[in-house]
Amino acid sequence: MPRARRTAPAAVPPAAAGDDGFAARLLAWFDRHGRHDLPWQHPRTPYRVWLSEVMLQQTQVATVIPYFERFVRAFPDLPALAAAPADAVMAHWAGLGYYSRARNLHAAARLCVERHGGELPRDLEALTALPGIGRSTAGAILAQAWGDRFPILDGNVKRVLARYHGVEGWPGLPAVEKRLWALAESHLPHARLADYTQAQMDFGATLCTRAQPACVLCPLNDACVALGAGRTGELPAPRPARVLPERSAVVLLAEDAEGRLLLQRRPPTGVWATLWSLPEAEDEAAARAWFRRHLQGRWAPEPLPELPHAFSHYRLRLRPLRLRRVAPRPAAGDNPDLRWVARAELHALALPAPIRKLTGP
DNA sequence: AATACGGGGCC
DNA sequence: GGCCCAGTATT
Repeated sequence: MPRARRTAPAAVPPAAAGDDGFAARLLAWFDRHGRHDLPWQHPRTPYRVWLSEVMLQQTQVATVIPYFERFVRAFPDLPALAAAPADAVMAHWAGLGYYSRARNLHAAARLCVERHGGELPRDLEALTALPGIGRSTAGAILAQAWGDRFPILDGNVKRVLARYHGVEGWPGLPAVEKRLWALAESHLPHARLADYTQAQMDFGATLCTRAQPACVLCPLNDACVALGAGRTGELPAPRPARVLPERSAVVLLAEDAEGRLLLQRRPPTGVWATLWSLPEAEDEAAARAWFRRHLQGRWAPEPLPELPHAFSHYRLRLRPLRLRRVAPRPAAGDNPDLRWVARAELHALALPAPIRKLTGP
């Protein structure tokens, strides 16, 4: 990758009507300072671009990279993913969060085998018709994988455009988002769409950051409305504050005589849907009732330290109770949502992150 | 239009 | 401890 130069970016003449050189400056910046060695760039296949885009939804690059590497090792291409069991897919997503992404990814892979010959369609409508692919992800796939001329509008682009154009209002508001989409379209270059798309994301993630943007080094600093007004700290407008509800739950760490752990599959909707977790109850009384219905042995719960966990939309206090030397009731033995798992097998299962902390690796 | 949906990074 | 992040689906 070329070394950073000390000179100011050369003035770029407008490339087309309505264009102030935004894209050209961003591309020039990208050539020197962008990221060119991300795992999904080598090789940059549609499948790998798609997978990376979905993993990167609401998730930062550094978090995604190890998950991406493991995932493509297990499922190297789209047909392999489509053919995989759902539990295996979920196990490779466990810990990354927003698990509907993984379920949608899997379903979309199977739909591609049905509808599109086992490949991702090169078509905006067909892409957004697949579960888990919205307008921005579809645009990113088309631009990154094929160089097609479509805009994206992720958190980075929203922040950059809100500052550059001085767009007021929280970007989550539909009216503001509509304006930002129009601006994103207006800046679209006519060539190098894959690089341009990557450039916007690298620019937002490394230079035009949320806190402390590096405006001194910015190739757009002479035309940025927010910088000119000294308002980079105020744009984009923050999401309206909200009070997070608090909930608590009792989870059972039930072991049988061999030290195997009892897991329960989560229901198909709600948080951690379809993941394996610990038996959960609202409080200790409900936990005891659950114990008497499903297990036999002594009800002698040992409280373990509480585990606080924060979601985007509420706070959860997990109160673990440990039970030793319990056994299933004979009638409960055929429940497919319950299984006894040796500690050594836990790593292969899709467990929510806080439950993983509780049970160990 | 508002809410559900994870987990981690950063100040 | 609060805010945000390479958003989408559902209601």
